[in-house]
Amino acid sequence: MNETKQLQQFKELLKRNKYKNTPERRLLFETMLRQSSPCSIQELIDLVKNSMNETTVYRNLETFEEIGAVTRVYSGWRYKLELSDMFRGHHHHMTCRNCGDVISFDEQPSLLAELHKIEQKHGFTMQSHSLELEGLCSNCC
Amino acid sequence: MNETKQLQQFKELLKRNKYKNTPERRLLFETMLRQSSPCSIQELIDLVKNSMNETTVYRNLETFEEIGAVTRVYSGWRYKLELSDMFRGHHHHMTCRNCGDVISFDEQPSLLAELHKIEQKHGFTMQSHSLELEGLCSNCC
DNA sequence: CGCTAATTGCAAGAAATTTGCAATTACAAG
DNA sequence: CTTGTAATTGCAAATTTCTTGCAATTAGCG
Repeated sequence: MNETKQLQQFKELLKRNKYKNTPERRLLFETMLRQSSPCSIQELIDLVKNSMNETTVYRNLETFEEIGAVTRVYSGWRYKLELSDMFRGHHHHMTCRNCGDVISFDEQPSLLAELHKIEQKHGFTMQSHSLELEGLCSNCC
Repeated sequence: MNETKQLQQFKELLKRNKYKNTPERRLLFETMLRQSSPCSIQELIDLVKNSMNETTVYRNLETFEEIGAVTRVYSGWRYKLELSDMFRGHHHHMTCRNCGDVISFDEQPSLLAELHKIEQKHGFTMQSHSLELEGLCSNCC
């Protein structure tokens, strides 16, 4: 199945960064893989609270960020977390202000072209970018 | 001077929303007006700590957000705050991963056009958007 | 000028995040 | 397959961030 492939990739990423492949890390990763939209830290803590300590969640999320396995997504109050492009493909988000739904959409090549223009104009080397839209989804408007 | 005009606008915004024009609110606003890049709450608390209580900063920032005077900016760990488009014009940010500098740049019409395409494609009504770039600035790359 | 509701400061409380440390575990070397 | 060792975990406590209650003060309307 597909999940196994990503888990495999994750294990290699850990190894490459000299981090251990613990059950807690696998579970946290697999839990994140199952989410269809970004989660807050508290949501993640709740999702795995029977299998690991809160402190461990914090520490592992930090590690995951360090090795590039997870990305912060900013919508609403506190930031949320999701697996990085490496596991989910590059995409952006639209958050509906009415129902709170987060919809993902793919990168448009023409949008990327615009970003490169900006990059050149300012002598900036872009390593990543994030685009967040807010408004009303097709159900709510 | 220019600052006075924005302060005037701010006072009217308060009145329109039935909030009082207190010295604390004016000072917090003027302090934010002086910043060239978004500030964390802690930075703002430090900047005004001789003139007002921490709690007051929290409460007023919440009010400012409610009336649309400030916007959250997401870069780095916790979110940061800056005056909204109303006072600073619409713009985006590039954060340097090396020196931490935040550079602002204006909206490109062609970029906006791209966003409208996405909006139509997904039947979404966009009310606001934010674009954040990360990478290395011209000094650091 | 005086009234009233909004705002402030302070103290206390709750929530989120970090740290120290002893016990456990992954995994590499033999 | 054992063994050694450093990384990881859980727990308790500390710290930091944010919120709430309440009495005292103040802005702004009449």
